[in-house]
Amino acid sequence: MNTAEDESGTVTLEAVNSVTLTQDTDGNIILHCPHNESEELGSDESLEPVHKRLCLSSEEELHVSDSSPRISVVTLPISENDESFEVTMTATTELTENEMSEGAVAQIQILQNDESHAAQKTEEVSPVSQAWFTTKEDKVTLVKKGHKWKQGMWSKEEIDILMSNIDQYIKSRGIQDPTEIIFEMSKDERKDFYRSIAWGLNRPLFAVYRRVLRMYDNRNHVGKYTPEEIEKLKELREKHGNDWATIGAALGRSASSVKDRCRLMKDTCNTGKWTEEEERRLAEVVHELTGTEPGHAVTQGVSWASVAELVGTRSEKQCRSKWLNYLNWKQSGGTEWTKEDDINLINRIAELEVNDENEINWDILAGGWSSVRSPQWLRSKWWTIKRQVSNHKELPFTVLLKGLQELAENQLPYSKVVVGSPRTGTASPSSAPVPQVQIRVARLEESASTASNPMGALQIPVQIPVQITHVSATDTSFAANESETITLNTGAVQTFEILPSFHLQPTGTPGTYYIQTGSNQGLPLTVSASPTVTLTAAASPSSPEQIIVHGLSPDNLLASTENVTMQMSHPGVIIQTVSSEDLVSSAPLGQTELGAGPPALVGSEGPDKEPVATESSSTQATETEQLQFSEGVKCLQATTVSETAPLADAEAQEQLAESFTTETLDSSNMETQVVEGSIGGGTVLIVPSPNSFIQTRDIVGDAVLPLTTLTGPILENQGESSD
DNA sequence: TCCCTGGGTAAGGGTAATCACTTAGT
DNA sequence: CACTAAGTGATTACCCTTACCCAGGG
Repeated sequence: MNTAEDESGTVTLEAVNSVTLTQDTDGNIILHCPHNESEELGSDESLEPVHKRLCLSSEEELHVSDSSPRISVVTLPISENDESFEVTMTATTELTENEMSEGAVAQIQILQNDESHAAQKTEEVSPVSQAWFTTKEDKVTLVKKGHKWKQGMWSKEEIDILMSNIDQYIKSRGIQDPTEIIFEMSKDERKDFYRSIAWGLNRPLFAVYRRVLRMYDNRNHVGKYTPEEIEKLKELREKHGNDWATIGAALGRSASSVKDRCRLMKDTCNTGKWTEEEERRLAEVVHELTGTEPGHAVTQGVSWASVAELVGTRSEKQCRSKWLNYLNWKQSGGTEWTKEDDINLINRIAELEVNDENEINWDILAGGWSSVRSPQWLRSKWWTIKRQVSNHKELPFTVLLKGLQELAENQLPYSKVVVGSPRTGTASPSSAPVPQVQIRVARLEESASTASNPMGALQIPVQIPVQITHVSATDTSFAANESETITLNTGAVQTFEILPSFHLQPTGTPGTYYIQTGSNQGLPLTVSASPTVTLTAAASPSSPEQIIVHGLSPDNLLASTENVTMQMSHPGVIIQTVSSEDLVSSAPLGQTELGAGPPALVGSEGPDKEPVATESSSTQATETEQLQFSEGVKCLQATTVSETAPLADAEAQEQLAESFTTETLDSSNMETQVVEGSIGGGTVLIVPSPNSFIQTRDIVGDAVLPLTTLTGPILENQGESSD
């Protein structure tokens, strides 16, 4: 990305390899820009990529929305080592899929702010996120002024923004650990902290505050209480009453944790199945306290603490659960839930035409539906349906819903399916006249992969565990601790995206990470639909660790073993196909695992939480985790080459190819540039690069390399090379 | 003294995940 | 009858909002 700076302090993009626009539930448009050419970002090194204001400067050319007058954006660097940055902008109107479709051209101008947090003081800052407002009056005032804010569970996008803001804040102040600010600093010292990190979040400051405390409190997320802890908790409760802070401190738990646990403890509480007498008493009490008649459905306005008090043998949680999930429905004469209701639910939700699950009014949806036990129960029913799509967490709500609808219409079982969202951006590395840059936002062709997909338009992303192995230029052996091997799976008819924004999770094995595929964002690394596969990297993250691969339509993977041609602009990538049989024979996994991937990949749970995947993949990562491919899936193994390789391209290619094949794959028959051979049945492509990332402008004709199908095992080679 | 700001606590409704048990199918 | 998978109820750790409180400063 090239920029220039004029005397007004305006930094203007000259060219952008690509961007990806995504939209969160609040209509905020997230624009992801690769920033792997930061050295070209203006002539002044001091031009930090922080908090630039991005303005979409031409409505007509932008095609974002006819009614979109102006969209302001602030960029946030993802991290110090991450040269990409994230741009968040709030649009007054929503970007539709069509508007993001191929051909849409945005003109974007980046205005640099001198002060990193100056943007926070601009008019774009939501008064909601800058107000503590604990009183009703505060809220009423804001509502009257037409403000709305987000409630309920935090989305992944929100958490990302929050983390990014915190990261930005601590870096700007030279602080290593945010807990220093949160738990050690005085109010005065952390004066602007919460307001700063709340920027871009349409949440009350207090909500941000609570969220941050929870996230960074290592006494939170401790897990299940042991019987010993329960005993100690009882003692402490007797001693300290409701002083939750003291009890929590004594127990090594957060105050809210011990408070919540105490709510579940009641000496008089029964567990297990409810007796008829208990059920009868619960119904009586509920109707008595709500002033309703028996047989009348009650789902709101119940004080469960009071109910529990009167029921006597059950906690408030038990009472609530029993009532909302069963008794309310039973005593009001409800009917059984059927498979048709499942489909009905999906369709009804779709009819609401909401963009976010949080917008669903479950009360209305449940109204008059005899088989629905309560709005809360209906929501849990939706959740049950939803999570049968293994990658539901990664998918935009609308995509998930559409997928479920189609499956329902086709009467396909929606269990164990993966729903995909094909969307990526194709860069136009144009040299638009200063001070503006043209960014072409394109959609991936749904291509032949859709046609042969029995799930119709459903695209199926594949989450791919990646092992990264560094290779030094002078030592081309594949020593484990300095090698990176990126293992991808692909087929002849396949679409891939390399995503600039991602979550990288260490697996526990040094140099080995998981990379999460996103659902609707990406850089245009595409594999076209034909027996010839063309990987075209229009842009890429700045380092191998940032590569995210998003595979679509694994059905096609299953069938394809034809030769493929790789067109890689990444001169430092070794690409090798791997026969799937070898992979799946050791770790056969179904589609569910493929789509879902390791749980830890689905969003960050907070800095105090270890990724779940770490445990299962520690030392076995190279032999187990990277085997998560469905049967018949052919794999690509891409190995990035160290930046220090000072070799001329042709020489380096040859040299690396030879060493690769000799030492790792026990193969030969390599050629310069076109490295092709039967290495234990496989083929290796090696293209040396001085950089560890793919650059669009590096794409040249002679970088097109044929790649034949591997039939032999590579697995043991991989294991050897990375162990 | 009053009011505002920033921060904090407790109560309680709620969510999401998992465990435990039951039921249906083979 | 045994086994297994799916379904369902119960449980619980954690999340979030609401209401109220308090200290410090202007």
